[in-house]
Amino acid sequence: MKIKKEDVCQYVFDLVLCIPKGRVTTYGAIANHLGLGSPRMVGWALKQCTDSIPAHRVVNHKGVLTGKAHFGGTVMQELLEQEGLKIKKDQVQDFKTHFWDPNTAFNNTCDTKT
DNA sequence: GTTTTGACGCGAT
DNA sequence: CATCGCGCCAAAA
Repeated sequence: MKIKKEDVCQYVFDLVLCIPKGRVTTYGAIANHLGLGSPRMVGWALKQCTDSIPAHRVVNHKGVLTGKAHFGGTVMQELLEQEGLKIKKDQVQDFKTHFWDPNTAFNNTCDTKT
């Protein structure tokens, strides 16, 4: 089963929507889970996100709000604070503690490599 | 049709 | 700890 790239964006959206409140994940985790092979595809898909997509929960491996610029300023940080998280200079505090791994959450639902 | 950039991540030095 | 390079796919110019 090969996932269409157009569907992949939907997978990303669904995945992001499945992120528990107060939890954050990384582009690499999403890319790895969906088998995109490249974190760039995650951003590519995310760039199509709408107001219904809590993309603010998606950060890089450092917990830095990489895409906050596309949220329209500091909105992303505000949202994360609303989630109960703490942001310090565009970086999630205790990011590792609040890190949400899709592979662990879904228990490897989509395994591309046999 | 070709080239460059793009919400990037991660490893290595 | 900081900096650099690599890989990866797709869209837009």
